[in-house]
Amino acid sequence: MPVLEAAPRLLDAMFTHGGVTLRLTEVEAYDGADDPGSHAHRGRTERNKVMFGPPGHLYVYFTYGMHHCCNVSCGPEGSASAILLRAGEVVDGLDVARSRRPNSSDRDLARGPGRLCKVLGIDSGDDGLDLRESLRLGRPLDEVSTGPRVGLRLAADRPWRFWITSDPTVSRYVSAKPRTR
DNA sequence: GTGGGGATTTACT
DNA sequence: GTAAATCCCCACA
Repeated sequence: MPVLEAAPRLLDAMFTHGGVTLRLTEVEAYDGADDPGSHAHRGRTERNKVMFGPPGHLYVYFTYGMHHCCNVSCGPEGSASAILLRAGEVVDGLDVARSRRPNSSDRDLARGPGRLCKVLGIDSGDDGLDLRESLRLGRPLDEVSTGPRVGLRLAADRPWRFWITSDPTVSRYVSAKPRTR
């Protein structure tokens, strides 16, 4: 399935990892074939090799010296496309989730890509994980919004961010912070 | 071997 | 609003 079709299908999907279940509310599509914003744009490397592999696997990367972000690889093998999981609502394993982010309100537990990985207990060791057992798609939604991607320097204007309209757990970093130059 | 930058979060003023 | 935290990866020499 092409990444731009698959991304909205992940909304409202159930993702279980590390004893916590999340209902996904916000994702972003990355298409390495012709996408300057993707890690895969400059070809296959040791870090992004999972994106070049078969669909349905977890691509985990470490950034800013302290955060992990996770993606679902997508499309036919070799296409290097992936979908970043940006936010979700904790629907099971709330006690575990709270213990991983002690000073957070329930609503903010997985509100952002770094936070999402934290509450699920995802780190580099989960890179390449097969998601067959842990990701359950829901029915296609009507209430889906799209808009520009967040936090990228390049090609941030492509409307490849998808979220569930009006959902309170969607991250509010809508207006990208201007980068100093 | 080295250097610049990053798909972010948090705290502080 | 702005700044600091913090380290791995990749490109280049």
